[in-house]
Amino acid sequence: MRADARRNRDLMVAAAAEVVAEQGAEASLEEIARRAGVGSATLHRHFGGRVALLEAVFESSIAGVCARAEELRDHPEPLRALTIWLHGMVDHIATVHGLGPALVMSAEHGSQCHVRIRSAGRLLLERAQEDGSVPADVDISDLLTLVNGIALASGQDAGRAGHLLDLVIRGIAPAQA
Amino acid sequence: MRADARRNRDLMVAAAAEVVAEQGAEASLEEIARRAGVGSATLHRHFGGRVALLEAVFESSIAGVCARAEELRDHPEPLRALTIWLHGMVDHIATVHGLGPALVMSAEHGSQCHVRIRSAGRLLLERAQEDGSVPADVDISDLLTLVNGIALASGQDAGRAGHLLDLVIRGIAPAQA
DNA sequence: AGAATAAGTGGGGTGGCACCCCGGTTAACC
DNA sequence: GGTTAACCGGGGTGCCACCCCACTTATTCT
Repeated sequence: MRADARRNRDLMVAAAAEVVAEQGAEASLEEIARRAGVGSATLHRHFGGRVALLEAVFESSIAGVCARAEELRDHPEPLRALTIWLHGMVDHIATVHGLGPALVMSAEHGSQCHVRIRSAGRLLLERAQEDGSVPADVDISDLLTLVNGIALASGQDAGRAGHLLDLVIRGIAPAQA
Repeated sequence: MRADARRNRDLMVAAAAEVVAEQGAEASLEEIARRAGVGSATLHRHFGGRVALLEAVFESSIAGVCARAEELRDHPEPLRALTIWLHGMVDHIATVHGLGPALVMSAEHGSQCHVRIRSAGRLLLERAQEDGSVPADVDISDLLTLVNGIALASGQDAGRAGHLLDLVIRGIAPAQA
């Protein structure tokens, strides 16, 4: 990759992060290109579509979520670890403007970052299931779909999203309070 | 209302129902006007925006959901009545193309039809709470938000949506299976 | 250093969209 | 049949995603 192309890519991702934080995931691509100081053709050539751009923007966010799952892997109480992680997800999605819709698009688009989050979560869920805290008929796609749904449907209200997640967890772990 | 205006209104709602069934709630308003055989200005003058048009399209759908709640009001097992109704909702939203997003828009827009569904559901929820089947800290907004989230996140897959709703209900009624 | 070349760029075009103005039309009422 | 107020839709505005192609520039080779 040529040096100028690399530089432009970084400019565009930075501008996109800024604009998406202000206006959400539906922000105008032209506005992003404008703010990055490049032609809109350049943006389209680099990313091909909105989804790829959003993935680049939220790359580090997603890496963070996966890292957090890794840290929780050896927690002594698997159900608690899963709960903490899911709360972290919901909170993060509700807080970071544009992330929720971006994850949905990326899931619909069958993209990489969704796979990464799935594997991260599956680890925690399976440990909680081996331990008997969570019934075997729950799978990680169910959980993430519910998390997506909750975060999307709660708008930017992280408190409400957390409350809804508590309701769902009560159901997933009927043996516990 | 003048007769020609009334006739055009009906044409537009019928065309909208058709196009939305094919293309979903984001269908082009121009395409709807085109298929109704009216100018796009006429459509905008009548409905002012997408939300009002969608509400007109799904009017009977929503009336049906409310009527169903009314029928279930005197069911001998309040929790069962609530469960049946929620399953009906999720199923209906998953089956009728465009209805899910339309309800979300309408909720964001603070519109009438959301209020009607809320009141219908509240009746069933409150009866289940008086009866002790559902904890008092659940409210009808929580439930409908979850139903929305589930239906949205499951796409058109009614089976999946039903499964997710079962998970949620298990949590809402921890005393029962 | 300078030439050759492959990679990268963005002005400007296309087609589509929501939304609106206003001159012409028509239903409704006398 | 005439008056009037309601209604209509062609065509305009400004925005958007996405793309073509003549031009520029980083890189590489000698």
